[in-house]
Amino acid sequence: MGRSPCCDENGLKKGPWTPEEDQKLVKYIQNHGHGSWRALPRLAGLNRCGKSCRLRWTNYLRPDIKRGKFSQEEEQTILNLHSVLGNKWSAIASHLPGRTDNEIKNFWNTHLKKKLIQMGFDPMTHRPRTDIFSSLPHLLALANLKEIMDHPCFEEQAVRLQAEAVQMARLQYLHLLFQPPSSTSSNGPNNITNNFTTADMDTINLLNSLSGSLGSASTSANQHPQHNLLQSVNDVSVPFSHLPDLQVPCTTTTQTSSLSINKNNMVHEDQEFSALLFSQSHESSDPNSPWFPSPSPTSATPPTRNGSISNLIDACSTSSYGEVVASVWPDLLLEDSLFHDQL
DNA sequence: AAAAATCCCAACCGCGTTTGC
DNA sequence: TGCAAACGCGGTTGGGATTTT
Repeated sequence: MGRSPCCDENGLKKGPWTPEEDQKLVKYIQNHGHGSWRALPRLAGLNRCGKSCRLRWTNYLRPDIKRGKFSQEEEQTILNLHSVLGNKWSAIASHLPGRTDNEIKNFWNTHLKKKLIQMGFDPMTHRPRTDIFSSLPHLLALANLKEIMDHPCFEEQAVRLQAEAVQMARLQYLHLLFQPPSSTSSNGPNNITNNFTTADMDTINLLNSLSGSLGSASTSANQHPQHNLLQSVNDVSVPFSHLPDLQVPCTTTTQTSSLSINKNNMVHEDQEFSALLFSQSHESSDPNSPWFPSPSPTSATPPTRNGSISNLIDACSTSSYGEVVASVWPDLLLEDSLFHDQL
């Protein structure tokens, strides 16, 4: 569909708005409503195109706009929704009263995206990045590079850093297993029985070699490549305090929702959760659901999540964090007594 | 104190969709 | 039904503000 840009018209002002222009626009819309944006500039006495007026109004002058810093709750909402919706800024904005899509987009590009990258997560998929070097800034910060450089026993510190890197990678991997598949594939990397990407496999092999060098995992050429890492995750003591909150994005054909449960057993549901819970009773066998049962595991395959989305939601609503972890990943063994106390 | 680098966000651009004739 | 205008959205940019060197 062709359309000549309205701003191509000669003589129309562009660039920052002056207070006088703002005043004219606000006064006109208060008295008459915006009506046709194309006609508005002439009627309001503004030398601007309609599109410029619309943007100025919707992104800045509208009286219900909430300005100032984003709260922690708003930040978490954006992260949760972005993990489900992607760059659908207007859809995300509809869940944050008073915030504009433009403001959320800017906040994402200038803060949240960088934050996720620094934490070692891919900002588009919200999954841990699978190249080990992407986690380096975080790992170096974790190990405090200056402390290492200054320490007389540099080698000892290097070993500690390496151990922390392996532990961090394991935790990220664990987190990966709890993430929903990306929206571009209903059969994505989370189907952990058979759909690792090449990058995932590279990481797994690298981590297995690191694990081997630290003497914490057995190796066997006959096993599936991912088995060693998973075995080492099962073998190793993963501190309960390091487990992530369980995020459960739920998507139907008509709506999205999410629910999370943290280690204090606090369940947080978003606004559409009740409606979704109702709809799930009719869609629990949806094969595209991120929590649809995977094929039965064999002795050579890693642990498999079980449970349909409906019983997972039920579990989250009525169970402890530990019980939910156990229901999602029954083969996971954690040596932390706090975890087992919850079961 | 000044220059350079980086951050931040309002505004613009262009494309896809919707609407109305 | 087809076309053009209008609208809405997401990506990008320009330049002022802030921080670093």
